[in-house]
Amino acid sequence: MDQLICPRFEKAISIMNKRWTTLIIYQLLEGSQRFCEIESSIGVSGRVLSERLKDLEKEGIVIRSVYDETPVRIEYSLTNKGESLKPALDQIQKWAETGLKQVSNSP
Amino acid sequence: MDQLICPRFEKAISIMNKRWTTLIIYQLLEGSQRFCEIESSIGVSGRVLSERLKDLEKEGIVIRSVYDETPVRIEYSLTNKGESLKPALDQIQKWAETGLKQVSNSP
DNA sequence: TAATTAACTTACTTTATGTAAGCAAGTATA
DNA sequence: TATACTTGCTTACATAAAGTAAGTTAATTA
Repeated sequence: MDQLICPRFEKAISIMNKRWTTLIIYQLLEGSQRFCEIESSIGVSGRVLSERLKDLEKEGIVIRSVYDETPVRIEYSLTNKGESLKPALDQIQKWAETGLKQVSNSP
Repeated sequence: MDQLICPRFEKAISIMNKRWTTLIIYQLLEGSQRFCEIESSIGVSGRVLSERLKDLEKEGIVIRSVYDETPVRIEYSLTNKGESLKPALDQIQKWAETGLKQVSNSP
């Protein structure tokens, strides 16, 4: 009697629901960033950030670009698929600014 | 050099990002449900469901209603604050149906 | 009377995350 | 030239969160 929920929604949630994922994408919506920039801006540990970026690359949401300068520069940015999450994150932001404030415990 | 991210967004994410929370809310958007209904529809363990429902009550997102019948019936439903998350979840659903399919690794 | 259900809780195991140190390659500083 | 520092990681270990399974209470059905 399991799995009555929409499997695509579940898949979307399984991606977004991993700790830090949404904040990483939110940061990258501002433009491409380097590893240490993401790390310090959202406060995620390097260990987990490294893991998440790999996951997001596999999902086709993030791309890792290596610029062959000296020293080498590595930047992470969103693919189209990644950018297409913007409306969803915008709505969460909207809720953060309005709905979140509500105190009403009325049904 | 931490915390450059919008604190309200972070708060919203800290609620939604906990495992199962979004799926619980998604289920309750369909109407009020009993403990075991939520449990079996999304596949969360009772231990964690119990924990999450308490958290969501504290956040003013969910209400627990006790109907004094025999046997007693307990139902969980969304408050206005909880319902106000619908647009955000709708956008995630939209992404699940369109953006998620994209395979393009183009920037 | 025995078995079953709802709504949990408790004890224990497994998985995820955090912390801190280490590493390679290059840069800047004394 | 030696020392320290930076970036982008990885590794090893500690702690927190989630899963699993059994137990509890009160009432119900077979």
